[in-house]
Amino acid sequence: MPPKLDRAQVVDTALRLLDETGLDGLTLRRIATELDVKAPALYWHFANKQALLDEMATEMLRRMSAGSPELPDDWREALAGTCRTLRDGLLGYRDGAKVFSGTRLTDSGHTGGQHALLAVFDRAGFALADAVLALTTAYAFTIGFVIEEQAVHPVPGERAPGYDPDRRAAGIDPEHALAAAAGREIFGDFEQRFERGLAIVVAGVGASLKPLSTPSAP
Amino acid sequence: MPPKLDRAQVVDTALRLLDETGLDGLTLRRIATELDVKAPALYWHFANKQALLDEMATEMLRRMSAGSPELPDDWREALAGTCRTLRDGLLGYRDGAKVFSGTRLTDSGHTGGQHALLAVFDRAGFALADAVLALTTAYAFTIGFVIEEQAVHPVPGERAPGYDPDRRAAGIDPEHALAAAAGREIFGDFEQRFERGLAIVVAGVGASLKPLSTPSAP
DNA sequence: ACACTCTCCTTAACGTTGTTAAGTGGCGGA
DNA sequence: TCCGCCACTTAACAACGTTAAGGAGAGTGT
Repeated sequence: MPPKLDRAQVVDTALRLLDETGLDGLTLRRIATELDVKAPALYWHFANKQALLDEMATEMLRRMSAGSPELPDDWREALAGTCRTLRDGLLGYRDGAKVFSGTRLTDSGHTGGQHALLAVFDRAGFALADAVLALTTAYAFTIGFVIEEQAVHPVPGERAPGYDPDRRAAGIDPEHALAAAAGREIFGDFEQRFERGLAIVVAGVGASLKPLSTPSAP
Repeated sequence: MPPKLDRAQVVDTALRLLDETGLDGLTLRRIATELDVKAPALYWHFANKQALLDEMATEMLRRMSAGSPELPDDWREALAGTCRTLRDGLLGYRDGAKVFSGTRLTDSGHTGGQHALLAVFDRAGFALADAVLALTTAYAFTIGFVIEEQAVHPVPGERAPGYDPDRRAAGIDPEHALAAAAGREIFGDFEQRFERGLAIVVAGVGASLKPLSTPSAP
């Protein structure tokens, strides 16, 4: 008799359930039930829940690099595009950023994408250390941004309770008027704020990390 | 008879225990035992565990702004200094960044610090929207950075298992040599990488957000 | 044809967790 | 003196991750 389960299937339905239940509500028993199986069966395929979460994060990353377009030659576009893909990928799952930041990647498949991006920087004349710095800085920004974004919008479109900008502004000491006004900016259009923040990071890389040699003109 | 407990005391020992046990090991029963009390007693002071965690995050922030120096007039120094304070504050507690990013701040005390920083930008001639953008971008970078940092160094000085750079490099497809070499950069000196990443963000703000009018020279 | 083994799942159970319900002792005010 | 409120305890619940033991089914060797 063919096995009912395999790792990929478990990861797949776990990711589907994640959207419905959120990370807190994602229990082994629910996943098992969804797969028409009892909870301990999962332990045949995964050492423990953390291993499943790790695999989920890895799978998220795999799907991102699968769905992302080819890298352009321009390092600015390549870096920005990679971060956009990362953000979109994380937003694609409820609590995506939390799942991602809480896990160690199990698989080395993602190093391919890393390599390709670093190669773009290399061709643009960056030293490896500078390229890595640029990449990790942009990643840190993206992850930090999406974590905050998903705290406000647990499920895209909806708004978490307690994050109503007006109500928040009302509770602020009037002496801190700037902070009150800032609130509306902060909880406003995440799309635009991400794009502008990304532009800042990219501009910063361009301004403070000089390529070793100018790349040859096309 | 004076009450044994008050909210501040609970938060205080919870933060102390956090360093010993980590976020996963921080249970209400342990906190209660440490306070010489039974677990349900905590429910007199907090609606639930999340409320306690929220208060812990708020207290972390309060201590940061208490221990931080006055803001300089130079917006670059002010922004960088604030981010350094934030990072140091988060690193001061085990899983500090996770606690912080998983909570909603309960109190409006932190808006004071926000206001002060925004005022520096205002005096430097930034529009409010640009100041907020600069601030949130730098914050997102800092939070994202520290989350990654604390994943590698759960407790300062020690190194989490599975993050040995050499072992990691060994498992990488040799076709992705750049990614392998990058690993050593990534898991290397966080202090320096944070400083350089911060410089990138600050430079980016300077490069892409022009003040409305040049501030008067001293 | 039989026994053996390996794979993959079930049943049962354990200890722990957050949380709730009900009860209890001490203190201040009427 | 009695009432009532505060602040805590005792007891218990459902749910969780996880482990131990066992069992059905397929394949293999003899």
